[in-house]
Amino acid sequence: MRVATWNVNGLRARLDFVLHWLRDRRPDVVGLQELKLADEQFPHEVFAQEGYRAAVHGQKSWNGVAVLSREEAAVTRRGLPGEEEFGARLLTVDVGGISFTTVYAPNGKSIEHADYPRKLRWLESLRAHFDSAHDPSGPVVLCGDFNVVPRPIDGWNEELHAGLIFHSEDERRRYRAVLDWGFSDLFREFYPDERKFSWWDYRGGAFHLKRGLRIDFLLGAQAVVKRLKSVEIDREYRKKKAGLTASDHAPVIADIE
DNA sequence: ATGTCACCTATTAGGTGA
Repeated sequence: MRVATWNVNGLRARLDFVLHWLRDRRPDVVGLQELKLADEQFPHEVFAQEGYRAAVHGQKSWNGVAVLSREEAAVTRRGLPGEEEFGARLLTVDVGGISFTTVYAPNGKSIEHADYPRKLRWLESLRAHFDSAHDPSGPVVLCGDFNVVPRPIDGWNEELHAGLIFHSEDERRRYRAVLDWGFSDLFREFYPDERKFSWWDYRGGAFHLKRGLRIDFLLGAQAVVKRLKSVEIDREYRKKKAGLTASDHAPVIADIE
């Protein structure tokens, strides 16, 4: 089973690009973030023509998450309990024998902004939700855009950014608490020390200058890690394709037995 | 060069969020 996560930065603007990627990479289950559309605007019929069903938790203009799957998926949760007013940011389905959750964590904007303590609380709520709703001994995947740089190696310039948004110890501690529920970062299972990124700012030629961050993760419980065959950050799809504009995030893909 | 992009409302231009 091929699973993936991708912040598409607007599904209406990215639809043709996403279809190009689906035909090329042929994933079985995909968590999408930043749909930036309401549920009724989701193009179900376009994905159906490609062989994918979609479970959607959207909202007008901003945020929004979905799960595409070849097999039928049963939605078990829409929205992070207690945090629904912070936007449509969590969706869980049962599909192909696994519990698959995709999230779009709050950005936080800056450590001085009012969104920052709300971001910290959102991450605490995410851990608490897994404590109450999921079993760490089961086949569980949690993926998405976490908007946290876990360690200095996951960013292009820790000296410049240490203590700032995405790089603060308070964010890192709460992200680690999510991992400590029973998850492994699947990318790090294969590449413990590599400096690879999943997001590059659109501005200033950041992609070309290799100035990125690794903030998009596929996390798996041990039952998933045991079946893991490969993991890659699909940076080819951070580049323009066939004249289409890319998201500022690359997909992350894993193959599971 | 905060040099881009996507969304909105809406006086095809400016504001917001990332």
